[in-house]
Amino acid sequence: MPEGREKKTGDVSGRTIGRLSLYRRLLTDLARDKIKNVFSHQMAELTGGTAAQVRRDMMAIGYNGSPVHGYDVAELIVSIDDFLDAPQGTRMCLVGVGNLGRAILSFFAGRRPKLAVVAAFDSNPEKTGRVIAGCRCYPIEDLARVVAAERITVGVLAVPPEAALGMADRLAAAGIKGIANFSPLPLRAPAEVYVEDIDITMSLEKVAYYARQGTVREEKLS
Amino acid sequence: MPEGREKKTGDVSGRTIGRLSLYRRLLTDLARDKIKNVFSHQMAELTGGTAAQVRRDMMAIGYNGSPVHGYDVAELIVSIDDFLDAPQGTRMCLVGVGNLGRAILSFFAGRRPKLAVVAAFDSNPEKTGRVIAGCRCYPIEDLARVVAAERITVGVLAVPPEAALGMADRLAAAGIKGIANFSPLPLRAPAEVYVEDIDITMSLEKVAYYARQGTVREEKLS
DNA sequence: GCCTGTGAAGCTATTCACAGCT
DNA sequence: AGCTGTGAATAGCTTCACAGGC
Repeated sequence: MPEGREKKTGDVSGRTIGRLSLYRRLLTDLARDKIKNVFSHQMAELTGGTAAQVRRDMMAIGYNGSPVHGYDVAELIVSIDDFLDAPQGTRMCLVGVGNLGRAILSFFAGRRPKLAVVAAFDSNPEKTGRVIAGCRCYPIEDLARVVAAERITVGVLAVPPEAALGMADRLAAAGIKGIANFSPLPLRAPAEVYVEDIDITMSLEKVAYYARQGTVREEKLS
Repeated sequence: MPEGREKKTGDVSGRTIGRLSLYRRLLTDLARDKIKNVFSHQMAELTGGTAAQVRRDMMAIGYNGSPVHGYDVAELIVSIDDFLDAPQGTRMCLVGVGNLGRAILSFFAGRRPKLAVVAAFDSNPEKTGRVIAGCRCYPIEDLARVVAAERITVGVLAVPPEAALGMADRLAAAGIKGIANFSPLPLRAPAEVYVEDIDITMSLEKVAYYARQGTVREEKLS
């Protein structure tokens, strides 16, 4: 291993990545309330985990707290930013401007500068050409061109199920590196594309199931 | 244990419940295509799992296939229905009729009779009184009354983060048994209420993270 | 041969529990 | 006394691998 520091990412579990995202939002709230330090058991309380788990997650990103003051809120936010965010930010596109797509757009509009939806695509000509929640909407035909021009690396797939597979292929072909798939069937994508399936129907059926059995306890984080 | 057959539910993992929901949709598609039988390896292929896992999940619901013909599609659908669905169906309500809420409403409108959104609630008087995607919209004040009158057991929470905790409490107080929480912070609810957190922000940040590391492989099912 | 059902093994994630620090 | 960091133990989930059946 001749030159350069090997970045020690990739050996961190997906669960931990998810929790880091959660911790960061929590810490941002704490910082807004002018809270300077926080203990693992407090973070656990607020995020619904255990203190030991919080400490393990801190280990994963190599952040060290102090036994006296716990974790420094501002420092920890920076550490998580460094770990999670691409330095230049991540540029995403939305495919499928339906209700769900619009919900995602308006949710992210201007929120987190490092994670921006910079283009949307739809097959319906009534939607293309317009600007929705601050995001230009293009026809599907322009996908490859815009993805390349805008240096987009992540696609958010919110199209009807029957269109999902085809669109995933187009995204992969356009050089996208990750897909968030909201359609209710798992995608089979080329190995170099990371796919996260967010299956809302499944989640609701799960809730319905457990709501019926009185006795079962909370299951964390979708 | 004096009388009655003890229903052997509750000992099945949440992961399995989720996959069963997925299998059922897959099987419904197969049935529509007049396919009568299916092997575990085929189901695995189509759902992105392994054959061994499919067989384990069949064990969990006590369904037995035949070594010769594999699983009978129609029978298996019935078995999964029996296992997952409440006999009288599950009546849900939506709290928060924004973009996301409407997306969920239109997605479920008339789709699955055993899982119906029968009421919606919003604090905005412009939305209340109307019928959206076939679903009557009430003011928040009517929540407890309507939940009781309509025998609603599941709440779908799609309100802005700052309102989420309060609404969760109202749902719990109204006697709801399960909550699907779409707000970007985990809920702390009374132990008898099952909570499933569906954290879209977290999912997108996860995709962004893995999209940056080229090399990491797919992680199944949110 | 090719399937299912399943005990046993293997993995991964979480929790325990304690040394070390202040 | 009360915290962090972490090896060791535990729990939970998935895969292996093979017996049994046609």
